[in-house]
Amino acid sequence: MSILKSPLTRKLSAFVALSDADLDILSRFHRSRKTFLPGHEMVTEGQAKQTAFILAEGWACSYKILPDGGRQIVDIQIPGDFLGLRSVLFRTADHSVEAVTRLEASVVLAADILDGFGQSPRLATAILWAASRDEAMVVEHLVNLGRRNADERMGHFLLEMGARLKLVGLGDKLGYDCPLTQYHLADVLGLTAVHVNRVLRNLREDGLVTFQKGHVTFDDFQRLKEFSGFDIDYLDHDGPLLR
Amino acid sequence: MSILKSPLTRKLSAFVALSDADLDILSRFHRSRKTFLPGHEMVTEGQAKQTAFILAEGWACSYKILPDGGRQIVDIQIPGDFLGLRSVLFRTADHSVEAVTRLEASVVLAADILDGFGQSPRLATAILWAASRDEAMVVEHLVNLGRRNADERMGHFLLEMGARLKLVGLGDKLGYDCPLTQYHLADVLGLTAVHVNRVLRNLREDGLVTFQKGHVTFDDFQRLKEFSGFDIDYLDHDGPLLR
DNA sequence: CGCTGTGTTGAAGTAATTCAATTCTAGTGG
DNA sequence: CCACTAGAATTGAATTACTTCAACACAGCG
Repeated sequence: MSILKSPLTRKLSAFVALSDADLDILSRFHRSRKTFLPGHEMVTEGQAKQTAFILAEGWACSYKILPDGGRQIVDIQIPGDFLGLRSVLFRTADHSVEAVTRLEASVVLAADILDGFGQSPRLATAILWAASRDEAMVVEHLVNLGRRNADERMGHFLLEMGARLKLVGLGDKLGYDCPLTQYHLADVLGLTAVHVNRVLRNLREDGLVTFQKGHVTFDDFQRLKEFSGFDIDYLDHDGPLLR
Repeated sequence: MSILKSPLTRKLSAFVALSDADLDILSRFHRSRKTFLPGHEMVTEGQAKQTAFILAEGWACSYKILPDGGRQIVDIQIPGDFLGLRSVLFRTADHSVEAVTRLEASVVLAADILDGFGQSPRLATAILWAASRDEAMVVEHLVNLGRRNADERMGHFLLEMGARLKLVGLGDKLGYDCPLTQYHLADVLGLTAVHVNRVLRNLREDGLVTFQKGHVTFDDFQRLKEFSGFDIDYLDHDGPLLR
């Protein structure tokens, strides 16, 4: 795939107009392409000298493990997303990342990113924007956990993934393929897998959304949005007026 | 206060060695100093053309309001913290910010930040690092909401604020002054104010921590840390090897 | 075939909320 | 100085949301 067409380029270009020189620097980020198998731990919390990745194909998840062995998934990554960006800015990773499906990702070196900043402040701004957009999603996730009940949380999460996948052409208003298990959903939403099952049944029986056999189907998109208090704005931010 | 001594400079300098030129650019961020009264809304969700601030004195909180009127506080800000940084990178603010106490803050213009990036990539890196550090705190907060019970959540939050305040010289191992009401705590921890009250009583009666009359006292610091699963590492990140 | 990971359901237990009432406290005006 | 007020803290009782434990169903795969 040409650098012009990569999901990351598309995402960053939505924010700032990147020059040919910027694109050239960006292309150097993609050192080598690697394949990972489902369940493989790509970044490990607490370990130093981690690499970052740009996800080209497949799904991954970032998570933290608690002292009692519990797990909280912080974010799901889909094609075009950065992966482990904070783990190169910090000396040791503050979270782990694991492949959900078989996936392909470009390796990004910390040095390349930092050098890139020196050569193109415009690119630095674009990456700060991308990082901020990711943070906006984490913030919405936090609100989800703090102030919504299990049914609303699930509805909100399924809608958010739908909106993100649609942006990279992997889903539409009707639904999308989703490789997450009910255990993944439990760790995302701060619930037990048993309760996730019941929640999915509730939503299905209420005619809102159906998640079965790896596919999410929006049975009543509009009503689900109202029910979950979903507002796409936080995903939709344009950047400032940088040409 | 000289720019050399400002809380923000201190924070950024911990990450990269800033040159005199960098410090000069940074000093231009502090356009004017403003005072706000408790409860004043400094940044409003959904509104365009917001300014960012650097908090010099007092406490603030960032939050989102839900359709049902509920509120989730995403982060508490103390002196030295950026405030509303994402609201200038995006065209409209994705969250609101309100003064908790009477506070003083320097106004920061979006244009100054973006121009600063062009003039000093090193400064851009430092600010990206600071933003990442804030995100690491939001992530820990998310884990707190998703996978800890009310008592552990409270313990963890009180310890985190203690650690942050100690970094800027506003508290020690014994405790700190805390202007938050039980309603604030409820909105931070995703609980009701009634339950917050019971939780504080539990922790007090267990001899772990006492929060009364605006002061937090750690009765048994070590045991509280173990009880809450608190690990300071995520606040303690050194940056990469940028000289 | 038997294994393992995933999904499903019921019943009992626990954590947190809701609603309602009461106390405490600091600030305000008479 | 006291009475009055509004915000904040406290407590009890009833209810709801979610978890836990245990059992079983189902599919893919060696």
